Amino acid sequence: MNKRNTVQRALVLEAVKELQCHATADEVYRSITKRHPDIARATVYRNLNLLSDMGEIRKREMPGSADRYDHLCHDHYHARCFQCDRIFDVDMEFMADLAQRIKDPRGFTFTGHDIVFRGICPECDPDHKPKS
Amino acid sequence: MNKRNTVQRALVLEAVKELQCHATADEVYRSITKRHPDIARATVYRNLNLLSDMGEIRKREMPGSADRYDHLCHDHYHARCFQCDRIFDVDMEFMADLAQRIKDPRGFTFTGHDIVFRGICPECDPDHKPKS
DNA sequence: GTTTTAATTGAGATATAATCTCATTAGTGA
DNA sequence: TCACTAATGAGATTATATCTCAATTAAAAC
Repeated sequence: MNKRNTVQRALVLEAVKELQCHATADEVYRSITKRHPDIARATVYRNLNLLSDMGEIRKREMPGSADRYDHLCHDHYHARCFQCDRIFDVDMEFMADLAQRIKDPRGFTFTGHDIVFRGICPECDPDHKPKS
Repeated sequence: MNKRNTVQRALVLEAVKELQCHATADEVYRSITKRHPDIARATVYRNLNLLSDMGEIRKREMPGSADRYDHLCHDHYHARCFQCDRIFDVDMEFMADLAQRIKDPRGFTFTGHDIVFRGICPECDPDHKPKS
């Protein structure tokens, strides 16, 4: 079960870091195939999961949207634009102790939480006035 | 575009209310087909979305899992057991003003948020000691 | 009650996201 | 250089959800 360093895994990691903004598996795949058309979709998915398990990147499962892969691994929150479906980082303190505010945990053991804000990003918002 | 009351829509609404605990579309479908084997899957999906739009039920999109349909329409938070994949209501005050804590919204207009706790439910937890 | 109408349905095709199978390829330790 | 087996590529498969379209049917009009 020793892991091997493969060209493909390096390409996937590189792509996630390069794309930065919470790329989907499909975006990573399309980005890689520009230069390396022979990589298989399954290989991209496999390595995204592997790199995620290894802690090199972080998988962010999104409500109502495809999984994203984040080059930033620390805990933080996200916002999704309902127009363009892009994911944005949210500038808010992480509430590590949030589960402790649950009044009656009923025997549930909590291991974490996700917060996803819904809204519309400035680029998609017709009412958005940029600061002048 | 006037809505009609159909037998099928009534069955879907009834099933969501009966199943209660955040049923998936598939669970609703399977529940209905026990007594009405002729209903189509597409009809179930269509009516779940319709009833959701009408405010009769509420669609809860889950990170990494199928959409759930909730007979409780008020804002509240959920927890997902990573073992059995069931969704539980969480007994915590709803933070309607949470988006206001975002330090730099960068022109984003927020319309809401979802919090989903991760963890293991007492039924799946081998370490769980029920209160004696 | 009958006719008209268009909203809704059923059946199956399609779309999307992700995983699995398996023969082949290629890292890596010996 | 060789042997071992992890990893890959290609495509099938699974899961979730939506779409198409002819047939049905709820409900308004007569």
